[in-house]
Amino acid sequence: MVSLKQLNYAVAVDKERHFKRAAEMCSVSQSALSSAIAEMEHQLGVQLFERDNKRVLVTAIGEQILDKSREILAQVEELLQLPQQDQKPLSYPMTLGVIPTIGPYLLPQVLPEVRESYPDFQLSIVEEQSHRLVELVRKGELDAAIIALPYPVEGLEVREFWQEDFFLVSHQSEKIAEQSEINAEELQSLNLLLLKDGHCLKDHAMAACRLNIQPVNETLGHTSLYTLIQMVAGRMGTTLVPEMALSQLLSGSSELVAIHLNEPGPHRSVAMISRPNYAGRSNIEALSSLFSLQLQHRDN
Amino acid sequence: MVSLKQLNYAVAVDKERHFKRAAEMCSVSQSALSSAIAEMEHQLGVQLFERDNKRVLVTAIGEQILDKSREILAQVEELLQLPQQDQKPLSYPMTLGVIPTIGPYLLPQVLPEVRESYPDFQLSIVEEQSHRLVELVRKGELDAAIIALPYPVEGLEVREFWQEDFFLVSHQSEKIAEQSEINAEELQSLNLLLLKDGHCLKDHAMAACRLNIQPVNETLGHTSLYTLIQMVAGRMGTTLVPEMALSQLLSGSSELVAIHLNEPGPHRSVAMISRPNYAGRSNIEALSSLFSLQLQHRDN
DNA sequence: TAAAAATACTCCATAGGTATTTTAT
DNA sequence: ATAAAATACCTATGGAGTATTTTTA
Repeated sequence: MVSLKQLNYAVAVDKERHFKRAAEMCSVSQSALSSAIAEMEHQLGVQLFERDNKRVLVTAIGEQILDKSREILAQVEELLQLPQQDQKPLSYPMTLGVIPTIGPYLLPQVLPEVRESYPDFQLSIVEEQSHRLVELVRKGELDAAIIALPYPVEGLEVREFWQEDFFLVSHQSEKIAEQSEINAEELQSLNLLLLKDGHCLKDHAMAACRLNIQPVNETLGHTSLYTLIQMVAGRMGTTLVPEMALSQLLSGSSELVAIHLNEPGPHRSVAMISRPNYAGRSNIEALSSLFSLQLQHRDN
Repeated sequence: MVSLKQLNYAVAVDKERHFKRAAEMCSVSQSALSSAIAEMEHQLGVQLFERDNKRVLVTAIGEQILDKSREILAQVEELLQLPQQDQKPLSYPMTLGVIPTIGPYLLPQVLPEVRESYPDFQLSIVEEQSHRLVELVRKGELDAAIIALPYPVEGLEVREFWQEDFFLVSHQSEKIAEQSEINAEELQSLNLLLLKDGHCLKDHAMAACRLNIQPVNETLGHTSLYTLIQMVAGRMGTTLVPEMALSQLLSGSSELVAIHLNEPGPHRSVAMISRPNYAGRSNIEALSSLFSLQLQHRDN
């Protein structure tokens, strides 16, 4: 098999039309270059150069082979450049998973900043529930995912970048709406609407209020936090909403109030998960710290 | 510097997603492949594969590098193919010189056959006088040239492929026109028109008839054999014409006759010259033997 | 004779092999 | 416990150097 070194040597000879000078250009001895060219000619079965003690000419087939060689060497140069470009963070596409109770609230707050800081960064978002995201990250179909903890993620690397509490959202006409805080016990008397099983938000909410009652909307099909809020606005009950979703969910209806759940927290934390030997660790760090900063400063 | 072997190995790992199988595909041990990949990753400064004991995943940057690698390897394959195509004769372009007293008479007789036998062969023709052709061949600007011998061509490879005699061409009204042969001495009395100095045909003609008189048209500028024939047709004298040019030059005017010069010959021979270490020797042989055959069979 | 490439010979770096260890499931 | 990759260690090939010879203008 022909080698890149040989191609390099041949191109140098073509450029210099002189073995000795070509050898100097390649920082090798004349003998090394000479035998390398000879070996290459032997391997290819054709003569590349016509040479005597005065001149070096290129054969017709040699011309073709040298053209191809230059092309190849240029491509190798390009290949060697690829890692350089990779050094700057977020320089190549990533696919990021996110759960439905985080995505719609976190991403609008952070993606504009990502876009501004790294205009060329291509980020694909996949929205799935936690168990599916964990599976996809494990399989390597996702580079990383954002889920809410606690959640079983054995064997994956976890970067928490946000903690938050839950707030009870109720209609202002409810009696409870006058309180500024609420304790877990008081929830018992309320008509609490939560998401279906499978959504970790339900588990976290129930854990936060040390609850094991069945919430009332269990028979509903696929539901979103937004739908629940619409139901609350329609006075069909109350619901628990994580802090990051509050402002967005309440911005529409001024009749709703949010009451802090007065239980020791944080009630859930938000984390980026990835495979432990994922190569783009620096990207994950860049992204999660950027997310963290944006969340902290979003009130500004 | 990264090597083609490394690229090969990396592409194999990408294909198999398994180091052991990739190693088998490359006919090396798992250890060899493993350390080659590790070395490559180290040289490039990036991780290509994310691997544990169960799976091999490709990193984002690895994907880019592998794409480029495949491209490079494909080009190397193309490079290796080039010499194969070169094996068939006359497969790449040649530049051939030819003197003016051969070109217009030889080439129309042989080029159609060349074109038919090797439709893809690209041949450039340069028409110059012998001394210039020899210089161009020596410099490597011509692959070969066709000249008439004898001529000083020290250091060049010579392939004679045709010998011929001279014929005196005269108007049928001349007394000499009744002879079927003519001796050198008889030329003394004729008004002999020859080409200017520089054309070897003049030297060969004069040598053939052991002549050292100055022919009459010495003051004419750039002249061709065709012009001389026109002058002969105009009864301005006679001239000597090599055999290969006869039929073509006489075809126009039926008033001209050709008389064989009855001197020991051959009076000139036609040869292909090239540099001794010219790589396309087989092409020269193919061309000159084809020319030779065509000339011998042209009467058929 | 001089200039350049080819060759002879030696040495060392490294690619590759075998056997073993580490690692993660 | 198993399967896979990494590693340790050894060997041999071939790439590169120095010095010399060959070639040809």
